[in-house]
Amino acid sequence: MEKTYQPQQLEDHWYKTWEEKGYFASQGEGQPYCIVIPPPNVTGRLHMGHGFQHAIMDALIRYHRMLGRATLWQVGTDHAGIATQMVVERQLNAAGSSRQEIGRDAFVRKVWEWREKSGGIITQQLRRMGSSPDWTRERFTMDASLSAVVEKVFIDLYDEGLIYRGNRLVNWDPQLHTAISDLEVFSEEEIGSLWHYRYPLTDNTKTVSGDTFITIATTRPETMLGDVAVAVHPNDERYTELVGKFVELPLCDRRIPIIADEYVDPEFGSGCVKITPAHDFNDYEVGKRHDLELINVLTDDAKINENAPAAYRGMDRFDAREQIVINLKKLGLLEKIEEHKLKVPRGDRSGVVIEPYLTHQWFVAMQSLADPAIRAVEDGDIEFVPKNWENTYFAWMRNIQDWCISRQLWWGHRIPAWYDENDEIYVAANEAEVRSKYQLGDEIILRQDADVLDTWFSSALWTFSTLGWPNDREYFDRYHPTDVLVTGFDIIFFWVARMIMMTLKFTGEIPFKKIYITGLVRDEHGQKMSKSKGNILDPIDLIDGIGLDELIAKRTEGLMQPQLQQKIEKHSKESFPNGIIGYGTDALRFTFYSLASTGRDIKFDLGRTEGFRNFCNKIWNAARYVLMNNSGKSEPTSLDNIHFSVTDRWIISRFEHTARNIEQAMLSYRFDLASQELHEFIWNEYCDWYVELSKPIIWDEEANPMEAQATKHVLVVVLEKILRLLHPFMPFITEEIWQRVAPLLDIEGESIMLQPYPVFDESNIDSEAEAHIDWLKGVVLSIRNIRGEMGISPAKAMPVLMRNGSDLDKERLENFRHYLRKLAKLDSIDWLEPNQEVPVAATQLHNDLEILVPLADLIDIEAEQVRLEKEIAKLESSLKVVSGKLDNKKFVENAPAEIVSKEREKEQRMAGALQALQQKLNQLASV
RNA sequence: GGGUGGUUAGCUCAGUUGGGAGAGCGUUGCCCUUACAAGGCAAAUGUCGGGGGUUCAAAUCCCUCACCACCCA
Repeated sequence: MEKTYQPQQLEDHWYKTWEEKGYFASQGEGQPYCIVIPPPNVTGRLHMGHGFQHAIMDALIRYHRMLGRATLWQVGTDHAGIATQMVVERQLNAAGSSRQEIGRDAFVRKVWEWREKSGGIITQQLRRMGSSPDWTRERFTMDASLSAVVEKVFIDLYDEGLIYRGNRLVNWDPQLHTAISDLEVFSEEEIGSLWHYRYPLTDNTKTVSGDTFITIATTRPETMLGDVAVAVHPNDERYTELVGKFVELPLCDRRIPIIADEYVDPEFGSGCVKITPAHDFNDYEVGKRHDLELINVLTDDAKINENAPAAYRGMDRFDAREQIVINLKKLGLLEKIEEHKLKVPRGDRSGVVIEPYLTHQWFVAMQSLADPAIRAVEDGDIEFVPKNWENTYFAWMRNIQDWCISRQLWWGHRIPAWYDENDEIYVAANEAEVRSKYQLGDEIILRQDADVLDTWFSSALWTFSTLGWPNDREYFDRYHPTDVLVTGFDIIFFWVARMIMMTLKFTGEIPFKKIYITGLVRDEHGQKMSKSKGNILDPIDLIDGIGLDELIAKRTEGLMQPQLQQKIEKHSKESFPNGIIGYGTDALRFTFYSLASTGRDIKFDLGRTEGFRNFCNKIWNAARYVLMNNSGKSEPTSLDNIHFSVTDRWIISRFEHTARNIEQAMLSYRFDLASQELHEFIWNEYCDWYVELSKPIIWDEEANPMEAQATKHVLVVVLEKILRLLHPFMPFITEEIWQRVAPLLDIEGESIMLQPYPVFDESNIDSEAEAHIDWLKGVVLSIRNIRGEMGISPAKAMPVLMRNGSDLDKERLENFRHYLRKLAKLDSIDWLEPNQEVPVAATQLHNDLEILVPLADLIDIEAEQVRLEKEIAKLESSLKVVSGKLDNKKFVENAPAEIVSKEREKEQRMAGALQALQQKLNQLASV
């Protein structure tokens, strides 16, 4: 074995082996356990969120697989309508062509070609994370079988009246010419203006203060062309008398009413709000309540259309805004312009400002689907982890809006709807079925709807469509409902809720029993990672490493705002002055676990990753030590239990505690606790103590060959169990080492990932051995403390005296003498009888036992005095607290008896110790 | 405005039912001790955001305020 751990050399090798041998596929007759992957976007690249979620899913999968469950991790990608279309469109544009030029069919063929060639980079990256899904069952939302499910669901919902076509406001991307979902809209605060201008009152109406106009304020003056009312709050006394009167809409030659609506915030601006139902979601609702007309004044390109006055027609929305402001000013109606911060909605793909826009779209009526989905969570059939995400779910579900499912794109599931010349709608799988279903003669000319479905529509069917429902039900019957969904809170609405609704509707089953919601992965300062902040970390770079220049190049490539370049360069240099060295997958995964306490975002701390890389190295070297001392086979059968030393029994017992704690942590999805438990046991107990304790025995093999043999064996046995315990979290290093260790124990099996997971075995718990070793550790610690505080070199052997201990102390001293000598580097240990003279010495107490290092030439008396005084002061203050409690009658009367007696014991112990230390101090003073 | 989460060591975070404040990283000192310097040994560091209350006892329960983050409107 290499002297240090080199992850790069073994990760690829083991991953290929696992995949080639088919270990990821579900096998065995155990109880099924299934997770479906949240399908990543086929154009996507791995980000920290994926890394985090995959670390968790893979730990769950490997854990349950080792527990003997028939484990299926269903994998696949989604077709990402807009994103994919844009990728291919850009390629066409670069080649001087366009999608319009080659036409729809050719374009869709191009997309498929792209997908074959370069789609699915992310699936390669997921492999780098060590993920163990069943790649042979990989699915794609555009696969024929999944598309057939999409089609069936659409047709069934339509036939049932749950899908309808409507003219509604949607988020419209004027550049991409399609409706987009809320998820694809990013609203960020930008600095804009708030324009205040006047609408003259008609019919000589005046306000309370005598004005002949009212003032409204808007951030989008151009929408005034579509104003149909002005609203005030019903309780706003300034305007009560104006309700029902009219204003003259400037520039438009239109009288519009003043209405009263609760929606208006009387505190904001003048308390009057212009109402433009065709261009604002809130106004749309107001318009519905008051039965107002919808006047759409924009075209698909967000230019002013023919419904507006001639002066503005054909103008871009922002040019029109300027012109309108100029014209209002000319009319003397502009009151003021204020700087104003507002949230501007932008398309996450195009970057342009999104318009609420009135178009004909397809919708799913959600209410009847939502009710059973709410009940499934209320009744506990589906549980959120952590539980409080239920509230978010309920809040959204109880106020659910119909879902706009059509997109004006070419890439995606084409809507199975046809129109005749009168725009009558017919829905079926294809034209022939339409004709037979609706009994249409050949003379009727049909044309198919040009739109495709929202990608989330197919994603909503993911758990059952990937498992073969409805025709190929073997996997579906076995693995559905799936066990747990691991995903981010940001898609609870867009995906999780919709999966629950659709799956209940079509299969009658819940899609999953648990929903583990992960926090967001943020950078080391708690900032969201984003392209524009330039603080993105690529998990692959943390695994392989990346130079500073390359990192900066990556972070600044294709920036929408090039002026950010310098800033990004600067803070990248600050954060990673030497770039990032590679830490390997196992260390990265372990970092995710350690930070994954439920219910909070994680600030990604590269220091932790480095620490866990070191942890890998620690394990690596412990294994080297074990293997060096077990050149041949370790023969368990030749050993009798009697040769197991106390230390052997101790480490075996401690292992069981660890196994039990891991089990509890996994049950409650506390990966942070699991990782801490593993780290603590492996480093602080196995490596720091057991391996050290093994040395005196192994080095003294000739004196007691059977005992040495037993210890060597236990070293291997416990290491092998550690590897299995650790495997779900650190798959690569555990496999590599296990391959070398397993033969020593005659373990059959080709891979650690198919071995049984260690489960808690109470019969291995040995409290007596644990008490002995606690004593040993305490005594060693005391001596080391003297050594450290007195500045005695660890290389210098020294004598120790003990006195005033119990018979048990005496017995333990005899049993552990050789350990003490080695671990504390002692040349002699002598027991002082009560009548023997006590030399001047540095003192530590272990309960009543006094541990003395004679001063001789070793110890600086003053230093020991200082040390003792410090110790005494500490004791005195804690004793004061304890005595104070016991002097308090109410405490003694009210506190549980066991607490009181515990405090009494504590008081006694402290008082005794204080006295002993005081004595020592006096002795030193008299020297 | 409504809701959720957070505020514990210099940093990143644990702290199960109220009963002696913890880990990792970092810091300091000593040590190249025959698995590991990506290491060993030892040490230092806290008004548990502020205030009030309940209780014999509060990081933990209740009230209130402040600040941070996110979601919804």
